[in-house]
Parts: sequence; C-alpha cells; structure tokens
Amino acid sequence: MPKNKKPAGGRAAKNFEPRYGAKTSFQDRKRRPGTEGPAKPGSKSPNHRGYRPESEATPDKGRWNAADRAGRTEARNIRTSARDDRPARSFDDRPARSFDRNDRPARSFDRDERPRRDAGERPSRSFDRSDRPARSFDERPARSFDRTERPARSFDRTERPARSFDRDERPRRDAGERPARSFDRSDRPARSFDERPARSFDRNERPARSFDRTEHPARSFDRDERPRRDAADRPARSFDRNDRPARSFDRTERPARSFDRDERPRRDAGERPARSFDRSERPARSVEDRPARSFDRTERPARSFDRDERPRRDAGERPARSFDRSDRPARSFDERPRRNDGPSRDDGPSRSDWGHAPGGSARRDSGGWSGRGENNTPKRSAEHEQRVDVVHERLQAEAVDAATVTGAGFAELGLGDNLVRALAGLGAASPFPIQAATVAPILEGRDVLARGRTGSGKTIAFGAPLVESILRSQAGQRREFARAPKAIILAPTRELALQIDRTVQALARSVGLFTTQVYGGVPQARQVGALKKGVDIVIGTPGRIEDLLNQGKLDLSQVQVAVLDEADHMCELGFLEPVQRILRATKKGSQKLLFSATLDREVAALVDEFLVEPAVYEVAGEDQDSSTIEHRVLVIEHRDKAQILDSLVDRAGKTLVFARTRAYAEMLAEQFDDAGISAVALHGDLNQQKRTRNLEKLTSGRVNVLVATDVAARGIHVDDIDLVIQADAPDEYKTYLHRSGRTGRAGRAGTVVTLITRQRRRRMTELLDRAEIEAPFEETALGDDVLEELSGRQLSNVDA
DNA sequence: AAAAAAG
Repeated sequence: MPKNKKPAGGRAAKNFEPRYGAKTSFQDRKRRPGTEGPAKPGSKSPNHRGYRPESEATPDKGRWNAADRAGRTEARNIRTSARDDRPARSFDDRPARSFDRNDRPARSFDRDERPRRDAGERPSRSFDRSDRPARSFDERPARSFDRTERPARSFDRTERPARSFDRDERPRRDAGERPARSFDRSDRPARSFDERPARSFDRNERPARSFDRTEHPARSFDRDERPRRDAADRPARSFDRNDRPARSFDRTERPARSFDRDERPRRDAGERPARSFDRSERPARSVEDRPARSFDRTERPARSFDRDERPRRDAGERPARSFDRSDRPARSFDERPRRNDGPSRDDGPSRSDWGHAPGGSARRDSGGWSGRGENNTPKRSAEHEQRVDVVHERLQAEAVDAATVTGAGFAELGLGDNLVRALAGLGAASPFPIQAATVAPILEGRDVLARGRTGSGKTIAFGAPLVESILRSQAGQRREFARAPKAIILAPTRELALQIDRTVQALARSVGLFTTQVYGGVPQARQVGALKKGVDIVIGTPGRIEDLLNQGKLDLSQVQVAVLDEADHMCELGFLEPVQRILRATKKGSQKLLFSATLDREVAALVDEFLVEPAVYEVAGEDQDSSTIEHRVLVIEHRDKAQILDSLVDRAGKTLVFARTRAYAEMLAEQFDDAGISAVALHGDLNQQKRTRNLEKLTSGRVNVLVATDVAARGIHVDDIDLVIQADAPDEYKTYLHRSGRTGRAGRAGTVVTLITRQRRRRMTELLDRAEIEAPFEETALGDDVLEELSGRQLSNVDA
C-alpha cells in the first residue's frame, strides 16, 4: 500500500523526471490542468458517479483545450526534438513491447507516418497489448467508481489468478466487464496521445495510479497482488512462451518428437534462425535428400513444372528449404552448362515450346508439357528431373534477329498512322527487335510469350498492337458510356502499372481510346468513377483489380486482350492465384500476352490454362557482349559497408541502390542523407503518395540517389540511372538481371556494383553463372581507388 | 524478404 500510494508515486515521479521530466510534469498538468493531485480524487466522488458532476463544475473540455493544447504542442516538440531518445526508451522500458516491434520494424522507420498514426490510426493500437495497460491506468479512475459499487469484482480477481496470466483472456474482461471503455476511447485520443510515450513505456509510472487508488481501499488489496503479477509474471511470461508450450516437457517425454519433421520448422524458426542464412550447409543436405524426390518427379514430370505444387511438397517435407531459393537454383546450376552445350537454344529459334512459332507450324506435342518430357525421356532419373528444371529457367523461342527487322517500320507491321505518329512522339520512330517480333502476331490475335531483356522496349511491344487491336475491334462502333473495358494489363507493382499507363495511354489517346489505372494504395472512388464512364483499357495491379472485380465495379467480361507484364513474376507464389482469378474473369478465349525479361517455364501454370498455341519470341544475340551494362562485384568487409556505400553514392549521376528489406532501404536513405547526400527511399512501407513522389524525385533529378527494395527491381524506367548498387546481393539470378536492368536502358551505358562479403563469394559466383554474366570480383577496402573510380571521382582526386 | 486490397 504505502509503496504504491504516495511514497512510491513520489519516487516514481522523481525517477521519471531525470528522463522525461518535461513530459511527466506536463502529464500531470494534463490530467487535471486546474487541479492538483488531491483535486483529482475529490472530483471523482462516488456519489455522483464520477466524472459528470465534476466535469460540469470544471468543464473538462475547456480545461483540456486550453491548457492541454499548449501541453500537447510542447509534447510534440519534445518528442520531435528527442527522436533519438525513442529507441532508447522503448528498449529500456518495455522489453515486452520490443517483441511487438520486431513485427513492425518498418513502421518505426517511416518518419512521416508516425505522427499520423498516432493521431489518426490509433485505433489499431488499441489491439496492442502493450498499450492497454496504459489506457487502463488512464481510465481506472472511472472504473474505480464502478468497482466501489461492485466489490464482488475484487473477489473475482482473487479467484481468477489464472486470468491475469492468460493474456488471451484479458481482452475478454475488457470487452465483457467494461464495455464502457470502448466509449471512453473517444476521449482517450487526446490524453493518450500526449501522455502515451511516458506512460506506456515506463512501468515506473504506475505509481501514479497509486494516487487514484488511495481513495479506493478495496483496490489496494488487489494491488498487492497485481503489482507482483505484473512485475514478476509478465516479463517472465513473454519469455515463457518459448518455454511454456509445455513442449519442453513434452520433449523430455517424447524424444520421438524431435524426429517429427512437422515440428522441426518451429525449432528452426525459434532456435536456430542462423541456419536459414547458412546456405553453405544446406546445399549439402539438399543434395542428399533430393535424389529420392527426384525419382518421384521422374514419374511426374508435370509436377516439376508446376510451382504451385512444389511449395506444398516443400511445406510438408522440408519447410525450411521451400523458402530458400538459393537451394533451387543450385540444382539447375548443375545443369546450366549443359544447357549451353546442348542444342536447346540453338535449335530453339525455329521451334516453340508451346507450339507454334509464327513462321513455322510446329504442332504442339500432345499433352502439353509432356512434350518437354519426351525430349528428355532417355535421360531419365534425377538427371531428367534436373533437366526439366533447366528448361524451366529458359524458354525456347523463336529468336528475332535484330538485323532482320531493321528497315521495317511500325506502319509496315500493321499499325495505323495515328498510332505510328504517337509512337514517334514517344521516341519510338522505328521498332526495336522485340517490337518488330510481336506486333504482327498480336494483331493476328495470337497468344504471345515474349522475352526481351530489360530496357528492350517491351511495353510498346505489347502496348501498340494492343491499342491497334482494340481500335480495330471497335471500328465503326460508337464509344458507349459505361462500356466495359476491352483490354487489361497487369503489372506486379503500382509504379510499374503507372509507368505502363503513361505509355499506353499516350498510344490509346492518339486513336481515341481511354485507359484507366486500377491499383491499390489510393482511394478507389476515382478509379471506379472512370470505370463508370467507360474505359477501353484497364492497367493495374492484381489486388485492386480483383477487389473491384469482387465488388462488381469492374466488369472484365468484355476483355478480349489480357497482358501480363513481368509475367514470370506474376506467376510467383503470392501473385499467381489472383492473376488466375482475374484471367478467368475475362472473356472466354481472350488473347493472352505474357512478357518478361526473364520469361521462363515458371509461367507454365498460366500457359497451360489460358494460352492456346502461343507464339514464343526472344531477341537473338542478347548476351552480355551485346549489353551496355558493366558488372562489378566488390568483396568487402562487413564493417566497411556503410562507408563504402557512402563513398559510392557520393557522385554526380543518378544512382539506384537496392536493399533487401524495407527497413534497410529506409535506413540507408537516412544514412546517405546524414552524410550530406540527399536520398529518398522507395519501398512498400511508404504510402503510395510518398512512393510516387520519391520515385518522381529521382526521375526529375531533384535527388540523385534512390534506395529501394525489389519493388523497384522490375520494369521501372528512369532514363539516366548510370549506377546500380546492390547493397544486398540478390538471392535469385532473375532478381540480379532485373535490378541491373534499371541501368543501361535502351542502349545507354551503365554500371552495376554488387557488394558482398567474403563468405558470399561462392553463392555470388553461382548466381552470376546462372545469369550468364561475368563480373570481376574485387577485394575492396575503404579508400580504395576502385571506389573513386566507380563513383566517377577518380580523375579529380587522383590528379589533384 | 518483398510485393499485391482496406471503406
């Protein structure tokens, strides 16, 4: 009692002040701006059911608005100026919370969003257990009156010690016994906003409650129990969860379990996370385990193509691996050389895996993918199975030779005058090879798969014939109000959807067609409004498109052409199913166009269901020699990484830096800013407005450095990025190709620098081999000339 | 790990 009440309260307050003195005092003011501690209790006389009478006597609102606003501003300033303190507090004061934060690291990095969340989005917080205690303190005074009336409660608590331990039950109490709270929340925002930082973080604050409790003897008995529980049990609990499971006991009793593969995943996740990163070990295992599986695949060649099924298997048999892509490539890696040795690519040009090349009349082998299997039938066994993977990586296609198409203009390919003029306006006077290859077959209405390396002009390759095709289908018809779209273009990211729209819209407008974007992260009203008026071409991302589809606001039944940009990516785990549902909603027999720089067998899932005798194209001679991108790998010490990045980024041209996580991307952007190099970030934790703005900042040249996650890896075109830095090496060769493809576009020169540590050399070597890229590995330390060279500063510095 | 929907 004494501890908790005044003495403790006083102590706590003092303890507080050294740290957050300003806030604390300000807090006190806030609680009862006009009244001191004693006044507070007095105001809550049980006779009048607490607040009402008192609030009338001393209007809460008036007080809050006047004194409180000042306090709030003060608090904000304090907070803002003391940003650096936040992390420290959080770690010191609420260990439990820190676990929560692990789940939301990204949030904390978004500076601009913090204030908004606090003010506007708080409701979500209410679900945060760590916050509840704080609220409960705020509100207890109110409750206390109830309790005075309901002594029974205290008994309940005594009787239900278990509850307090059971976090799952707490919410129930709140919900069941004190519904009033939920209404109190409307008041909370103000209080909690200002006070939260201090209270929520510090358990030392509780003493403050003690003041309230002084008035409620009944409580005091409870408190003796509470504090102990809270203090002693809670922290323990959070940690107990690992132990609690009673698993530990179970394990002791059931050694067999340890052999149960289904349980392993948990262990892996909890006990040895390091493993997942230790790839040097896995390959060995996988090699041992696979043979057996591979035999299965021999019997089921179809499966091996179907990625949908793989994950399932993996999930069941080897969960950890299934997420480790570095394992998969490894398999194919063995086969890689063979692919080059073999005739597959050489004799590919005249053939198409999926049937018909435009010139030839290759018929589709019976049974779809089995055709592939038949070719390799003699090989059999594991080798066969691996070969299948190899084929998966590359897709046989008709190679379009750049030389053969030069001379043919867009008009000759079948595009109308307006369109040709619009293309010229976009800087496409004459077709690039991929464009020359695809325009005609698309106009014919064929399903097309096309691979053209990054920056080779794929957007126009599908955009122009798409527009022409829709135009022809509408020839002579009036554009009806509220007409349903005739074509849809799907992209994996909003930025890419926007970018595609910029090109396609220009083309469509030139012939009187309309486009609209349908992507998430922005209010849907405008999109819906456009759809209501009627558009011809919808360009967007799967999530929102499916959303509007389900809402009945988007009718795809008239879609006669569907395009998948970055098609292989759209066939990956999270994308495939929505994409399938969307495609199924299009008009039966609609034409499908799949484009990507890394188009491979991964698209099989879609091809089998949606494409009919597709033509497959690639551009001949797309090897590193014909590329304008220089690749470098710097082998560095991890401790030098930050400074080396600073050094690389400190340059004149536009630089795109790739990081693996949103948090690291954000961190790097800040780091560069702090180093005096203005930089912005682009990743999925930013709101769409900011994403768009930050990308635009790079495009317009207002900043020269953009730090992005792989959200910017594919498709994004910024004219003159001449250096791509991979602060984190990619895990997939495809990712490497796409990231590096952000530079060296349309024949311009560019450099790609990948930073790795020594341990990663081998993996990087394998990845580059898969990407068929040769790059020198250079041991690099701080201050080395190579850094100056890469940043373009070598001349000035060396000469000077 | 990232991306893709959220009134």
